[in-house]
Amino acid sequence: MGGSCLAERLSHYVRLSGGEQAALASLEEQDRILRRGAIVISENEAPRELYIVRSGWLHSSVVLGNGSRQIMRFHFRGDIVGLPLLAFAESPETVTAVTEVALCPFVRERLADVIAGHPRLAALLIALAVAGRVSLADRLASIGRTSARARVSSLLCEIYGRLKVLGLADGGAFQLPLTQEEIGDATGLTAVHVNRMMRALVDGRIIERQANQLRVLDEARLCADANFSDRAVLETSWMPPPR
Amino acid sequence: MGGSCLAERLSHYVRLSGGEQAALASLEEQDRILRRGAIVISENEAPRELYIVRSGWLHSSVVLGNGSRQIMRFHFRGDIVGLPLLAFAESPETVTAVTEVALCPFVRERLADVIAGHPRLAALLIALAVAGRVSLADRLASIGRTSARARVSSLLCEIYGRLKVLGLADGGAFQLPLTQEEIGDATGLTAVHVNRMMRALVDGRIIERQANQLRVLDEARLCADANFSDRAVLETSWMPPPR
DNA sequence: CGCACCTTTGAATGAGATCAAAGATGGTGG
DNA sequence: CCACCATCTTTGATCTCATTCAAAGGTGCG
Repeated sequence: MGGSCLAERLSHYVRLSGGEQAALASLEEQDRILRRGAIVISENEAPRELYIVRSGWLHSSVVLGNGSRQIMRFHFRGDIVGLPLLAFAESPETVTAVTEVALCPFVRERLADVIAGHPRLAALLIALAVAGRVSLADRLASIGRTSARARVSSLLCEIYGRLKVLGLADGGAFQLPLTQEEIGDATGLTAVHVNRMMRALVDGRIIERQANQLRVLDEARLCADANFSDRAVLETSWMPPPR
Repeated sequence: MGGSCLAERLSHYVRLSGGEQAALASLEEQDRILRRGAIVISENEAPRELYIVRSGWLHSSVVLGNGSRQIMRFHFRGDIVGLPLLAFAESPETVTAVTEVALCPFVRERLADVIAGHPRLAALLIALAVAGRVSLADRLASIGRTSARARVSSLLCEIYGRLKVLGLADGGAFQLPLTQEEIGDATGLTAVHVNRMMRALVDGRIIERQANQLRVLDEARLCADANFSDRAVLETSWMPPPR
């Protein structure tokens, strides 16, 4: 745990060299704790830093002219937050702490050093960015072309799958620190309708709830309803050799 | 034009070195023509190559279990198609030629060489991948949280903006080789409702149509309705020096 | 010329939004 | 430790935007 969260994440895909581990560790020299609700990056402002998530939940969202909000993605341990800073001067999205979080801030130039010194890490970053794009595409298909129930199922599947990989979902149960309003903003639904869909899932014996604890009873059905595809495995065979 | 389309694209953001230009040119040594409707990459199959678009329109889409289709993105000259191949063995999406297209195929390992030899190009690829993610996020917000009319406006804005940069939109007019069904699949609407929304835009004197030609009469209003943000400029100041 | 595909329009239907109000929950300060 | 207040969840009733179903024009290609 003293090690780098990002290295931990990437170790799922490749065996990192010593030099690579050192380079990644240099991104997590600092540490910052923020409380629930804190805004990490504001839409349309120029952030100074990117962050690696050490613990807690965050989300990135956009607020539209009509006042409604779309949550793009939730971020967990090992995720990089603020990637748009690598392509745009001003952040297109707001990043908010959903729970208390621990973040490791670093500046872009530090990432440039890593890329220049370690081509395989550059390739891994490209793969991560591409995977993020694919994940958003899955969400897009869900919101664009499926029923309210399937959208909620899909979100739960995605979160459950990601938490499982992180070892944060024990026997189908995990903490879901989201309000129904937040789930609605992520799925393009109203909080009221999210409530009805969650109830339907509970009544259908597909999930169980108590407080913020959620338990998946019938994973197969949940995933099938949601049209869910697992994308946990990253392809690394094409990447340049480690340095 | 004999040069690399990708280099042409990247030249909008940075001044490429000779070595970088040569590396990029190596990705476009071959050339392939496909006719309208041809499938370039199939969902759930393992493609052998990525492609750089030289001319024509394509789209990437997903077909869901209920038979409906979601179009994720349209691809124009200079776009890289098949990027998911860098993260996944099997393609999560189908890529289809919307018009006759000319594509330059290349294998992933060739890209690995480019990354290893040219860190700034690696950084640019990361930025492009991130920009693609942001663009999908914009679409997601549009579909998740805005009216049918705003969704259509948003798509037209995005296409118009991208074609303008490519010099393919002359005085507000451009070819739009899409059926209303395709526009519906991109915006999460039915073809019938797309028709009504397009009609409303025409009646409102915001656009004009004849055959496949579309002319934007009131760009300001179109963009405002759509909540559109232009993201043409890429941030490059942080990137490692060219090699 | 004829067929396939696309566009256009109308009418009926329905999924999800909106409005409203009653419980539940939890954090805070007295 | 409890009371209070803010926030969140739950449920019902009604409304609306987009879908669905149906059918009549267009258009272009073989």
